[in-house]
Formats: sequence, structure tokens, C-alpha cells
Amino acid sequence: MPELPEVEVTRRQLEPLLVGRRIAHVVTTLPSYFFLTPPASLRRRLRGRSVDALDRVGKYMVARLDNGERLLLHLGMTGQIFGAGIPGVRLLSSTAGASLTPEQQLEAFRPDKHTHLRLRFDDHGPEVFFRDARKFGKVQLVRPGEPSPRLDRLGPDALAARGADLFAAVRARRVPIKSLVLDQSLLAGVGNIYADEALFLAGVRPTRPGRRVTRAECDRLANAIRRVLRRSIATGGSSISDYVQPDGSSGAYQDERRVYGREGEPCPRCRTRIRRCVIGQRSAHYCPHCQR
DNA sequence: AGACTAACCTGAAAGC
DNA sequence: TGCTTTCAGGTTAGTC
Repeated sequence: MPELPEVEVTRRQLEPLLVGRRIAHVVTTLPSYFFLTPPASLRRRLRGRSVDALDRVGKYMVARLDNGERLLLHLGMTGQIFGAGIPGVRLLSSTAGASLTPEQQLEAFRPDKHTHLRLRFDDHGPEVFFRDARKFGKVQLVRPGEPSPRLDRLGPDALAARGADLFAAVRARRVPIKSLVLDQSLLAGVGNIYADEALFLAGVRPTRPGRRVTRAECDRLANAIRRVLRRSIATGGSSISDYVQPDGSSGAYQDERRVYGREGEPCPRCRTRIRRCVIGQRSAHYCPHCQR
């Protein structure tokens, strides 16, 4: 699911549910690939902590705790974070996207075997759930001063993408430009949907080797990346299969996709059929006429 | 270093 | 209807 916009939308809704509240109890599933920090250790070390701030770096959320530790959250492909209220507390925000009926909301917030992390607070207010069917998501607790390779490897945040940086990173590489845009060490936050969308807006074919992309095109690409990400955040992100906002409602950016998942449909600019190919084991979508 | 592959998981949808 | 195959918004570890 989640790329930078979905993570940012999640962060914004999660922030008031975490910041300033003290964790009273932690429930987890059994040890698995999902837990970079063993769940028993997580349960012990999180209890009694309160959250000072919730930041986002690329596709990671980072909760800063009152003892200097950092809690890293990554949503992987199918991660969902919910803020589940106590009875009588209205949770559904009427922002972008479709809201859930009360029945759907109850269903969405009911913990199941995929609900790997549950935080309860000493104010007995809304709980926070993290569920992830595929377990590609990650949770990690990092001690004060301890380096975090996952964060330290990340390039500049994609919301601040700059053409000059992009050009410098891309100019000597023979791999397809799309693979470079997806490389989190070059630019943090862009995933498969927004890479395709930004390349379409910039008029650059995703298969083009990085070294064949001009400085002017890198400028257009950086602009397109920022624009697409900002617009998606404004619409609540893309809800294509699993992603929902913490209040259970869907994003709406999937309705604004120009090429992603639209193989065979007419290009919104020139009506040529959108083509799909595989680049670096990921599907890529582009207009063969508008993107060269 | 750069390029490329396989692997980690589960569930929904498509194919037969 | 039911079984099999394909596909999915991500990232890392390993090989050459």
C-alpha cells in the first residue's frame, strides 16, 4: 500500500492519538518477521512511556519517546494503523474519501490475527492498532544514540525533491530511471504508484536509462514528484487494496491516477493506450506517445 | 560500487 | 463450484 502520502496522512491522524499520552499496556502477536525488536522486549520497554512527537522520514513514522528512544513504524505493503475509540467518541473525520459505516468501522477496528501491535493508554482513551496481513511492515525500538541503519540509509525526503540532486544521482547510472526514483537511498518516499504518475507528468519513459535523462527532465521530474505527492496527501492518499486512514476512511487519490493500473485505457492527454511492462520486478505503466 | 535476483508473507482476483 | 495461478502500494540480503 503505502507510499509517502499514505504515511503522511496516517502520521497526521495518528499524531493527536499518540503525542502526550502515556502507554499503559501493549499487546502483540508472536515473534515474526514483522518485529525487528522482539515483541516481548517491545511490550516491556514501551509500557510507561509517553510519546513526545511523531515524525515522518520517507515511508517511516518515528515516534520520539520521553526516554529518548525512537519507535520506528513502517507500513510495508498492507500495513494499516487504526485509532480505535472508546464508545461514544466520534472517530470518523469527514475529510477526503469515503467514510465507513458504524458497522464497517467496528469490523475494521476489531483486532484479529493480523493485528500485531495494540497500544492502550493510561487515560483509557482511544487505542492504537497496527495490523498487517503480509507482515512486510516493521516495528523497531531504537535506543537513544543508537544508529538506525534503516533511517540512516535514506536519501532526502521526496516532498523536497530537487532536480539538481536527482540529476547528480542519476547521471552515471545505466538502470532505468524508474528504478532510480524508487531507490530510497536516492530519494525517500516514492513508491510504485507515484513513480509511474510522476514520470507520466514529466513526460519521461520509465525504461529510460538514468544516464540518458537530461537535466531539464530531472527538473520536470522533481516538480512532478512534489506535485503528485502533495496532491495525494490532500486527497487522503490512494486506497487501492488495503490502505485506509487511521479513522477507517478511504483516500481518494486512486480516482486521480493517470497511468498506474490503467493498462489498455486511453492516455488522458493523447488517448493512446496505456502500456504496462516490468521494470526491476515491479509493474510500470506509461503512455508510449507522451513519454519518450 | 553497481546491477540483478530471490526472499520474506498473505489474500484477493483471475484463469481453467 | 473448486482448485491453481497470478498479482499486489516494500525492502533487504545475497551473488556476480
